[in-house]
Amino acid sequence: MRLFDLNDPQLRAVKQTQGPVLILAGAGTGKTRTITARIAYLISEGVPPEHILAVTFTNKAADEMRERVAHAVAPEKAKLVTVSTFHALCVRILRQDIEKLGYKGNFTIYDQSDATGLIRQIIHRVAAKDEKLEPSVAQNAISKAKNLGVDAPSSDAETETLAGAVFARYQRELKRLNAVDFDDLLLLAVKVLRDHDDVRAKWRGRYHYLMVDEFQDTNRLQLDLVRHLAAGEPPNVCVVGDDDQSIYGWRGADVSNILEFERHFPRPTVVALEQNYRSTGHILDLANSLIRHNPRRRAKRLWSAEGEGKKPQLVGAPDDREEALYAVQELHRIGHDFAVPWKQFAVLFRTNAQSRLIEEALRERNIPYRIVGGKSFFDRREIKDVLAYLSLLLNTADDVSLLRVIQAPPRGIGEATVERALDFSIEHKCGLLAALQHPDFHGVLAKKTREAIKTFVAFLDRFETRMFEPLAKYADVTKELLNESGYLEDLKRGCKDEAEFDRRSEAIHELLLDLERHQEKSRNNGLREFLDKLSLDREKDEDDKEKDAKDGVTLITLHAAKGLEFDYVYVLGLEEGLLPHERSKNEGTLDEERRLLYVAITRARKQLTLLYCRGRLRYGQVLPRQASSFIRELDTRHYETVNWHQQVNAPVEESAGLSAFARMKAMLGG
DNA sequence: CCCGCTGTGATTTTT
DNA sequence: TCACAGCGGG
Repeated sequence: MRLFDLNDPQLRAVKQTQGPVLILAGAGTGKTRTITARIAYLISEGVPPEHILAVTFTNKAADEMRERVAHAVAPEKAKLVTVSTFHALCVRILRQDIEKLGYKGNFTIYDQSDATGLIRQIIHRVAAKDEKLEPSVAQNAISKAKNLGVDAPSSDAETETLAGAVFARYQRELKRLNAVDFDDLLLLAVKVLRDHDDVRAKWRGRYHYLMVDEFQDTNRLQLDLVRHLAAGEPPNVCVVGDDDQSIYGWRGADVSNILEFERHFPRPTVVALEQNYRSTGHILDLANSLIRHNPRRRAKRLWSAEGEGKKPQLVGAPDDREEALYAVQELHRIGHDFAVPWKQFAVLFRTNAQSRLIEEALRERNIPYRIVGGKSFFDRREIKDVLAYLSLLLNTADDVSLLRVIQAPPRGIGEATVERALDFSIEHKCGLLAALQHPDFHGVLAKKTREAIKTFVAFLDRFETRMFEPLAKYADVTKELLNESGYLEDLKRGCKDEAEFDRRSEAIHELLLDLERHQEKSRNNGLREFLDKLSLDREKDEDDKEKDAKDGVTLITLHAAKGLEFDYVYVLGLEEGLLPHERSKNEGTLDEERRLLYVAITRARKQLTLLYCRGRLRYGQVLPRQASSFIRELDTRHYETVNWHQQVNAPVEESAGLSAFARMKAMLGG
C-alpha cells in the first residue's frame, strides 16, 4: 500500500492502530481506500493477517474490500484477513456454537419471504375470526423488537395481544423448525457470545483488530456484537461511518451508535475525513448548507480541491409527467451533445412507483436504462422450489420447505391433508414430516392419500441417501430429483409457452452450475455452505464483463443510491409529503429525511438537477403539491432556479395539450 | 386446480 | 389507479 497517496487525516486514521478509532468519513472522502490502507498497514507492522476482521453490511462491500486488500498486500496474506458481512460472520459463529442455545447445528436460514410465509400461517392459526393483522406489519414489528435484542413479548399483557401472541409463537415455531431468520442470526450470535464465556473467549482470541464499515447503519445488536468481539483493553476497534448518511433508522439502525461512540468505547481517536474527491464545489456547498440544519450531528464540512463546477439546478414542473420529460430531455441532450455514456446518468426517486414515468420517457427515446432493485433471481419461484428441496434434505424438520416441496409438483397430497397434518403436528408437538408418517395420522386418511404420502416419504428418503452418499455430486443428484419427482414436467405444464419454460429451466440450470462449481471448490459440507451463501447473498453475480459492457441510465431509489456516484444526477420529487415523506412528520424522523436528500445530492460528480412538481398524479387524481421545505434550507448561492416557461422550448409534443390542462388544474388546486 | 372477481391499501428494504 | 391477496365458481 502506498501510504503517500493518502491525505493527512487519512494517514492519521491509518496509523492509529491501537485502541478505539472513529473515522468520520464524509461522502466521497476515500473511505474504502482508507480502510484498505489501514489493513495493509497493520500487516506491514507485523500483525498476523488472520487476526484482522473487517465487517461490512453488504456482500458487495465485502467483495470490494476483499479485492482491494488483495491488491494492497501479498495475496497469501490477503487471503488470511477475514472480511465478512455482519450476517455471514454470525452464521460462522452459530454454525459452531448454536447448540448451546438449543438449536441444531444444521439450522436453516429463512429469508424474508420464508419468514413472511411462516408468519402468515401463524396469524391464520392464532387470530380469531374478527381479528386482522397484516403479515408484513407483524413481521416489521417482530424485526424491530429483535433488533433491540428482544426475543419474546416482554410481558404477559403483550402476549395477550394478537401481535404479541404471533411473536411468541413465531419464535417458538422457528426453533421447532430448527430455522432462524435474518434477525435471529444477529440476536442468537449475540446471545451465545454474551452467555457463554468460553465461546466469547474463543472468538475474542481469534481477532485482535476489528474494523466496521458503515457504522452509522448499525443497530443495537450489531453494536453488541462488536462489543463482545472486541478484545483488549482498550479494545482495538476501528469504526468508519458518517452520521449524515444514516438513512436506515426505520430498519432499526441507531445513529446514536456513532453519535455517542465515546460512550461505548471511551477515549477514542476521532478523525474526520472532509476532503471530497467526488463532486465539484457548488454541489458540496449545497449539501453542506442542507445538512447544517440537522441538530444532532458531528460537525464536518465537505470540501473539494477541484474547483466550483457547475451550479446545481432547481426545476419546478407543472406535473410529474413534465418532470419526467424534463429530466429525460435534459439527460438526452447532454448525453447526445457531449457523447456521455448513459451509465454516467442516474435518476433518483423516493418511491419505486416514481420510476414508471421515467421509464416510459426513456423508452420513447430509445435510451437504455437499468432499474436497480426489483425482483431478484432468488425470488423466482423455480429457484425457491429447488432450494426448498435442498434445504429439506439437509434439515427435514424444516416445515416451510416441506410445504413448498409437497405441492411442487402436486402429488396427491392436497390442501386438506396438509392442513390436517399441520394440526396433528401441533397437537403432538412433532414435525410435519413426522406427522405425515405417524400411524395415528394415517388412520383418518383415505387409502389413496396414504399411498401418496408413502410414495412421497420414500422419495425423500431415497434422495436424502443419494445426496449424502460419499462422492455424490449434488448438482447431478438434484437434476435427477427434479426429473423423477416430476417437478420439471409440472413446471413445463404451468408455463404459457415454450419460451417461458426455457427461461425458467435455464435459471435452474444456472443454479445447478453454480452448485457444481461450488462443490468442486469446497471439500465437505459444501451443500450447507452453498445454501448459506445463497440466503445471505441475493445478488446473482452477473458476469462482470457483462455488467461493465452494459450501458444505461440508472433508475434508483434514494436509499439504494447510497455509496454510488454518477456524473449527472437527477433527483425527482422534492415535494412536501414525498421528501420529507408524509409519515416522517408523525414518526419524528425529519432529520433522516434531510439526510436522505443529502445522500442524494452527494451522489453527483459533475452536475445535479433537483426537480419537483406542483401537481402529481396520485391514485388517478392530480393532487396539488408544495415544494419541499428542504428547498428553503438550501443556500441560494449554490444553485440556480430554472424558469420553467423559458426553459421548456422543446419541440411541441403530443403531450403539450395535456400539460397545459394539467398546469391549469394545478394552478386552480394550489 | 385454475381463473377471474372483489376488496384493500399504497415509503424506503444492506441481510 | 393499480397491484395483489383471498375467495368462490367452473
